Amino acid sequence: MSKSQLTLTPVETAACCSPLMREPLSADQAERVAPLMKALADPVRLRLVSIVAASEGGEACVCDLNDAFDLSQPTISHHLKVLHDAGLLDRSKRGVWVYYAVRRDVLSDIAALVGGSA
Amino acid sequence: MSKSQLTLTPVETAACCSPLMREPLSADQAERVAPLMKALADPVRLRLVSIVAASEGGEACVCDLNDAFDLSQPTISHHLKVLHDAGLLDRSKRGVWVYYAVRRDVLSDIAALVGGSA
DNA sequence: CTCAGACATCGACATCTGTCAATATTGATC
DNA sequence: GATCAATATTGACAGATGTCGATGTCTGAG
Repeated sequence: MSKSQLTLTPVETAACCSPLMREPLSADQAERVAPLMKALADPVRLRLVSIVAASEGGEACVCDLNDAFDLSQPTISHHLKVLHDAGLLDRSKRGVWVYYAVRRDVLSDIAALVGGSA
Repeated sequence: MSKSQLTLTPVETAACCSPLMREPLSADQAERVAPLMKALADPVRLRLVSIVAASEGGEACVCDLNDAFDLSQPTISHHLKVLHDAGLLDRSKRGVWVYYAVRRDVLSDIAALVGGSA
């Protein structure tokens, strides 16, 4: 069902071309971009991204993120995994703590695709 | 930039403020923005939006949209309803045909929120 | 080595979502 | 009015998703 060896990551795809307004997305393009949008299409994950992005140094410890929500630790961990798997968050372990950082280039790519240059 | 009272629609919320990078979204803000992202977070709907946006006059007839996919007519109708309910597509009936048009301002707002000014 | 804390993974569950076939609704035409 | 074509709505169903409690894994401290 999938193409042979398309080396384009979702990021690159989103980065490359059509601002969604100019020319129709191909089915393949849509299939690659949708997961990125899906990862963002949740209130908790939106807040997670914004908290991380707005944090000092552009990164935040999981311990802090847990405290910001009224949700269980596994649930937060799950959302962070979704964002990380989608390529929206970078993950780095320092000692016992894990820090997540927003990949601003990916967010910019999404924005460019959705909003065009409008 | 100025804010009115309290009855913020998702659109207005997305339009108004924090580019997601500067300051954390409130729970309320996130709850209002997420549905917009959710509506876009599907390959079929992404393609629908792009097809409509790229069409002559910025609008497209449902009959054309049906032909562009290998999906049943009710399924396309359902996706169009999701996009319309989210406020991403305008709907106008002319005779027997129904035309959908992209609300570019809404897309721009989403883009501004996600991508900030980066 | 053992222990405690930070985070991830697992298993289960209720809810949401995408899809279709069948049917209803609406408008133009005969 | 009867009929046909274009869309929408309904009902059903499989699969995805968000959440939790329980448990596993790693790492630093003692």
